[in-house]
Amino acid sequence: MARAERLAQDLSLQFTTLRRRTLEVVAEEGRPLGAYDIAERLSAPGKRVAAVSVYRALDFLTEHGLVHRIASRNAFVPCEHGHGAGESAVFLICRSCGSVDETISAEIERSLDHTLAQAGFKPASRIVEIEGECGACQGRQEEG
Amino acid sequence: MARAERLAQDLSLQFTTLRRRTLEVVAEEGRPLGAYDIAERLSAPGKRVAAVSVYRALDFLTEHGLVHRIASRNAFVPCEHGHGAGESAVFLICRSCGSVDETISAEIERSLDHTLAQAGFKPASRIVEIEGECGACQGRQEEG
DNA sequence: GTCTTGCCTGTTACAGTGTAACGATCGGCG
DNA sequence: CGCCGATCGTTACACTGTAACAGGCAAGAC
Ligand SMILES: [Zn+2]
Ligand SMILES: [Zn+2]
Ligand SMILES: [Zn+2]
Ligand SMILES: [Zn+2]
Repeated sequence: MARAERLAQDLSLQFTTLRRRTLEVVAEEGRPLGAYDIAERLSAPGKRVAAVSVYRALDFLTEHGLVHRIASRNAFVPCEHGHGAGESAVFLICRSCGSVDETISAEIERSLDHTLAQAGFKPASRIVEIEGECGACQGRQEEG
Repeated sequence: MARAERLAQDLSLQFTTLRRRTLEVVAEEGRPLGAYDIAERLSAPGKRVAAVSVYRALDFLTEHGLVHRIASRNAFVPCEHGHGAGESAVFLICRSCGSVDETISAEIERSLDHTLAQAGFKPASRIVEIEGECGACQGRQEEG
C-alpha cells in the first residue's frame, strides 16, 4: 500500500517492521483476518509472533486509519479508502465467500448526522456493517 | 414487557422461566449486559445458572426480536420497539454513562437500501452502532 | 399406565478473543 | 556513560462463545 508508505515517512520511526508486516498480511488476504490468524502467518519456525504483539500492532494501525476492525467478526481488514476526518465506512460482508467490501456513502453519512443531531447525540465513532450476499455469490448461486 | 407477554402466548410453551427471567434481567438494567453478568444476576446461593444456559436463552430472545446484541460491546439490550420485518435499528451508545438508545430512522433505512442496491448486495442483517456522548452526559460535562 | 419423542436445561470441557504486568531491548539525548 | 521513552517478548489471566453429552419434563402414541 502506497498510502501506508507515505504515512510511514510522516511517522518515520513509528512504522516498525512488525507493524508493516502486520499490515501486509492483512492486505494480502482477501478477507477479514483474526488477530490469532495474523500471528500465525507472521510466525516462522523458531520465530513465533505472539498474539498480543499483533494486537498492539493492530491498535496502532487502526488508530492511524490503515486497517479497520469488523466488530461482528472480531477480525480486521485493510482500509481501502483513506477517508478524511469523520468520514466513516460501510462494510458489506458476504456470508457466502467471506469477502468484505468497504464503501463510503455521503447519503448515509448525511442521514446518520441528521438522526444523531435530532437525538442530541455527539458521535465519536460509527460502525455500519451489513451482512448478506455479494453480487458475485448471487450470480454463482443462480447458476449452480 | 407487555410485548413479550403477548408473544409468549403465541409460543406458549416456548417462553420458559429461564427465558423470561433472562429478558427481565436485561430489561431492568439500563445498560448493555454481558452474558456472564446476566448469569451472575440469575444465580442465587445454591442455584447457579451457567453462562451457556444464558447464551441459549439469549439466542431464543434475539431470534424473536426481544433483545438485541451490541456487537461492539459483546453485550445485550432489550428491544424497545418491536420493529417489523427488515426494519433495523440504530444504537446510540454513550461512552460516559454506558446507556444505549435504540432508534429507527426511515431515512437511514432508505439511504442504506439505496447504497446496497447500487453495490448489488443483498442484505440479510444490519448493524449500525454509534459510539459517542448522549445528550444528558453532554449537559453534565459542561456544568462540571 | 407406559413408552417414546422432542425440547429445554445442567454440566463439563474446550476454543477463541482480548488485556494486564513485567522485563528486555533499542535509539536518542544530556 | 546513564537516563528516558517507545517498542516488543513473554507469561499469565480474564472474558466470550460453543460442542458434546446427560437428565428432566410435557405431550402424544400404544
Ligand atoms: Zn477505510
Ligand atoms: Zn460473496
Ligand atoms: Zn429493537
Ligand atoms: Zn451518557
